[in-house]
Amino acid sequence: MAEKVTITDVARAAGVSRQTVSNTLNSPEVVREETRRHVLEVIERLGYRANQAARQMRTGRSRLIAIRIEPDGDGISGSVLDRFLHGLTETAAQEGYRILLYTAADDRSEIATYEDLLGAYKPDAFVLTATHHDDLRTSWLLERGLPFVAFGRPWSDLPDARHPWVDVDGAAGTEAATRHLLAAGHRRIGFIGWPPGSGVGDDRREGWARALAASQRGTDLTTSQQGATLAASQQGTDLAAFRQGPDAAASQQGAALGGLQRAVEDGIAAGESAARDLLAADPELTALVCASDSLALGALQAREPGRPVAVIGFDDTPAAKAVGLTSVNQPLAEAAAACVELLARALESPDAEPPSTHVLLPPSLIIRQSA
Amino acid sequence: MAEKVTITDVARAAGVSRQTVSNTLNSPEVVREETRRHVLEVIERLGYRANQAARQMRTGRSRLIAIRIEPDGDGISGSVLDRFLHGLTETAAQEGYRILLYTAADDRSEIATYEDLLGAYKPDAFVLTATHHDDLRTSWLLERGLPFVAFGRPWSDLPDARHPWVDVDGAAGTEAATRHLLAAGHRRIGFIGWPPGSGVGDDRREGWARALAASQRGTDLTTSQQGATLAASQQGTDLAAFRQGPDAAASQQGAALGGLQRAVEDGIAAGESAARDLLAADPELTALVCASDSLALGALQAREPGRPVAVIGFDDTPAAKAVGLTSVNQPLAEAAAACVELLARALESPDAEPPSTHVLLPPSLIIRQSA
DNA sequence: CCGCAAACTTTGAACGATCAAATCATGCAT
DNA sequence: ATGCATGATTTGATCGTTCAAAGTTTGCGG
Repeated sequence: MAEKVTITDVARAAGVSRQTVSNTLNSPEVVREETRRHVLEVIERLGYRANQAARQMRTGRSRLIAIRIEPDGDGISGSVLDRFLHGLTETAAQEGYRILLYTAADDRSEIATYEDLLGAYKPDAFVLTATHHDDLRTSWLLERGLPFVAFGRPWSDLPDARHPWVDVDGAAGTEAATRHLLAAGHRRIGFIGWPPGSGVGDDRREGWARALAASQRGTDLTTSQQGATLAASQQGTDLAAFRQGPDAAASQQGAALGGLQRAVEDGIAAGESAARDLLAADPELTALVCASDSLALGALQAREPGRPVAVIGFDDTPAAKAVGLTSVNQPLAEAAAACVELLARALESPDAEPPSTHVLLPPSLIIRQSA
Repeated sequence: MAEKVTITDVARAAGVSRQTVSNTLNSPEVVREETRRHVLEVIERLGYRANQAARQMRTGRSRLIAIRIEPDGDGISGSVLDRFLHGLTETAAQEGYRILLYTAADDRSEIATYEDLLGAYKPDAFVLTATHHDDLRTSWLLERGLPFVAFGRPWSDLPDARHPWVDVDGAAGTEAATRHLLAAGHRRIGFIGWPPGSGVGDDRREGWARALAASQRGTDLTTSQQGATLAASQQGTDLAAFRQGPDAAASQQGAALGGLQRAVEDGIAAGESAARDLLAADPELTALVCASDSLALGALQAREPGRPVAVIGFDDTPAAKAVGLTSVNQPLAEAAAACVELLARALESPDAEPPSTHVLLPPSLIIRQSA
């Protein structure tokens, strides 16, 4: 029935000892070429697979990566996690890791789950999503020296947030979106985002403000495009770079254009009323950049027959595809691959800190009918 | 750092033996009340958690349930799996199981993955999704006597498909949708579905045909509503019941109404052209029931200004919510819970076949603006 | 042809839990 | 008091793998 082949079976069949079989798999260089080939052949023939539980017991490593799956709130952006998860599972498998799921309602219960998991399944690492200011989870994991990668920058101002992370450059996305609208001739472009304080939201707003500020300064539109294709970055210093540089000025100019933006909770209804509000307040407004597809879908519905308004969303969700909404697409498969790579590297050599543990990926603008 | 508390530590601290600690957790009834309480207290104090790897080695059970996560094809209906997965993770955790993910491109490679997983992590059970005719996976698993549950009926005609499954009554969903339209006064109601041969698609078409046939026979609309609230069913005989009963007749009448339906591959564009086609062919058509939200979203776009057409989709995806599409909602959390329950039951007593291993859940109609 | 290093292989021990069987108490009838 | 069933707890053995150390073969200069 459940044919179980142990390392001893292979050893016997191959006429060698257990350890030699183990070595052919784990340290091929110490086994003579001829023996190695023979053992591999027997392994293949018997269909042997190393029992992970026994291996874990001896080595302490489970080859398991744990990640939380969220209760889909809005639902629209749920597919983002979905795609990320798929990429993660696939890349992890290639590196010999499997993905273990868990749920948690909030940071506190997530930490409780960490304790559970570490006691029982002992995952080698965690992947954190939806990081936010003052994230309890990162500090808890850091304190204990547990390996993890965050998908999302540490938005905390504290420079102690020295952990590996992978993120998508949201500002570059909204900046590209805004440039696209500017290039199409739009001059008054509004922004619908979330209340200040959420790192992701502020980041996306900044891209819009930056593009507008640049256009008002008469900056050449093509050269500073480089910001959108910025890829990997070094150490923790880049965090500072994010908060200064041209962005500071851009933010101020953006603030001057405060009448052009609204901050609301995420959701279609909220997006619709915010859009209506903006359109009524500024008759010359012809385009809207939104911090999410939910907001953008709302904005689409706020349009009135006589007045065409270009709308761009964020996340390139299936809903965007469905209604022809132009949207900023996150390279989720690449982000997942980067997460796995960072983890795998950290797990191979737990001693030496890898040189670059931060990856910032450029999003791309998917142009459809809405803009 | 990584504080590891073993059963021996607990035993020493509590002044009892390893086995007594083990018994306290696994067979509380053989331990004296007083001892039990004391041991539990020490366990709590030390934060002891049984090492799953060690336990698995002795018992052969991993308390892991494996499920495949799919490459989101269309993307629209991806959220269905997402919600199911969330429910599964949550319910499984309550029963002491964790969810392990894997990917596979097709049945064949999925079976290869089974072999990998069974060799290494030895999951206690599998959950199959997207079952189809002549599913290689179910026969492979059945042959080996491996525990699994399918989310989706075995659509194969072969009666050997005697395994536990959980499904949502798609026909009841489209029937309810059609009845809703009939009740709203619609008389000529079309259907856009997938090419015959896919179990799910045929099932959904049948519900529509059934409702139309019933209305033409003048059947009382309220009494036979019971079909939509049918819940659990017994043994394997219900499969036969599905294929006979009033459905056979309904299918024939539906075929007579062939002009009212179109069969296309899933997708928004396909849905749009199919809808255009139907609307042009039958000027009296005022409503459309679709086999998926993708098709329905296409149908929505096919509407022309002067001619209102009610549209109902299937799956209640975020996209449907976004555009106000009335849609049939699958109780995914319940389905996931049912899967876990069936598995848990089967795993507790591997010997005796449980009485009822089939669960058919009724969907519900979420009414929005589109119909 | 010996000796000795290098290359390769084998032999116990251990990881942490549970199973099975042995040991130790306890109560009760003889 | 003795024997004996019953209940509570303890003691070895074991799952399959890898680590560490010991053992064996091979090759080659002296």
